[in-house]
Amino acid sequence: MDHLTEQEKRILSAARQVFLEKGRDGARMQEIANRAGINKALLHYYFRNKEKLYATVLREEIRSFIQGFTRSIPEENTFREFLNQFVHHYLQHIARKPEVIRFLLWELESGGERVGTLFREELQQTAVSGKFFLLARIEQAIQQGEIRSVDPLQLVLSLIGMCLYPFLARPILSMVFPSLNPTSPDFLERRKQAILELIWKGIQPDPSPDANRDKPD
Amino acid sequence: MDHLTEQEKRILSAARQVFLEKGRDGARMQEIANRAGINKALLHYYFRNKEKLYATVLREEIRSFIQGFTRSIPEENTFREFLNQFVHHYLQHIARKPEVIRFLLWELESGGERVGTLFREELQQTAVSGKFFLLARIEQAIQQGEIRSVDPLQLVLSLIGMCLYPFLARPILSMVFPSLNPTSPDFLERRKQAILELIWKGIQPDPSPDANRDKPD
DNA sequence: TACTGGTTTAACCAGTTGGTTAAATCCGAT
DNA sequence: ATCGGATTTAACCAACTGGTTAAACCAGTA
Repeated sequence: MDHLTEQEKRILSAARQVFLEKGRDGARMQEIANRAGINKALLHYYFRNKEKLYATVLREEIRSFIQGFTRSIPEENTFREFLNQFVHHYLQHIARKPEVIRFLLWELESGGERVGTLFREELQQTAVSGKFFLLARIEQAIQQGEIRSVDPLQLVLSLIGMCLYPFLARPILSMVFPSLNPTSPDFLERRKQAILELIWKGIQPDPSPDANRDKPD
Repeated sequence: MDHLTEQEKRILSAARQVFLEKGRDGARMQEIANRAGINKALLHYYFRNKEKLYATVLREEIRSFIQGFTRSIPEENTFREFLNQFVHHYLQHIARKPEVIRFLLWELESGGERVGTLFREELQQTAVSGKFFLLARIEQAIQQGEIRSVDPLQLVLSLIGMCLYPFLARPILSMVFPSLNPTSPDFLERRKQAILELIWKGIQPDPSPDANRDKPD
């Protein structure tokens, strides 16, 4: 994002707005040009065609999204503190530009492998000894007896799902509870506490070593 | 869905496929006609225009989605059993047609109030004494001391988020773990167990009434 | 038989869209 | 002054899209 001219940045910013709002097919080159304050000819002068422009926006968006929650992750800490930090950063990051999520989610599947590959590439750079850093950290916590023996992958799915969902369901939520705003600091704090409490109590080591598991169902 | 002719059903089915796959803007009337095995003229003969066809598909999809997890909900049971049933049905229902989710999610926000209103309408029919039935059931469980005093709304968000996320992240998951298929019975069962265990342990009543809470952060 | 409604065919239309082109202009650097 | 890249203007094009239309066809049926 640095090696670009001011103009290119303005164009990309405009393109980002329109693509996120209307989607790949709904977006119009004319509208992008308008929002960038230039004309269509100049738009094509910088980005040869819609496809190229879209690809650029998408790649940039994915990169920004992933880096947003993989940066500044404390390594040498208790698992509890790790969780705390992760949830905090994750919520904050998404709250900053929540529109991105549904956009990525949509393009993820409709774009076929293209987006998926981009995602994997970016994710692999944050891997710890070949594993997704969240998985690695959870496994470590289990081995050290900090938490009970859970399926790491399942815990990751639960964790991210809990963080993500309020933003995805935002339109419904604001319809049912008009006063609720998922991006407000107030809600974010409550959400964070709820997630941490639920997960933390949910992954405590089993106190008694006997077969006192109450298996659901 | 009953008062329709066979032909209309075939058309709607085709339209559903294309709209879910390509989205509202990406969908082409010609392709819908092709998949329905008819020609464009006849397509317009039944559904005057794209908008009408789309609206029909969307409404039907939302209705089906909501009814899918509000039907067959046991009322007179322990909260644990209630949770068990709900998670089970919810996962099963979504696994049956997982493509619907990202479609609804996208249209939810881009369609503005239209979709939101549809959602609220359908949801209100399942309300228990004016409240969303999940909220009502959680509050009841709290009052009866079955679970600790949590914010019901937050618990709902956690619950649904945990169930939904694997399907949303499917493209990423299948990219990072090629063997993982969120719709397979095997995974569904593991997911269900993981969710129930995590939540159940997470909402147990606090054993000791003293101030022995370890507040996160 | 004649009528009816579903169905096809195929052409057609108007509007939109992505993209191009050519000429003119603007502006800072050489 | 001039040279090159940035920028505008405005016209243009081919392709596509949603939608229409008219004529014919085909089934059942009254």
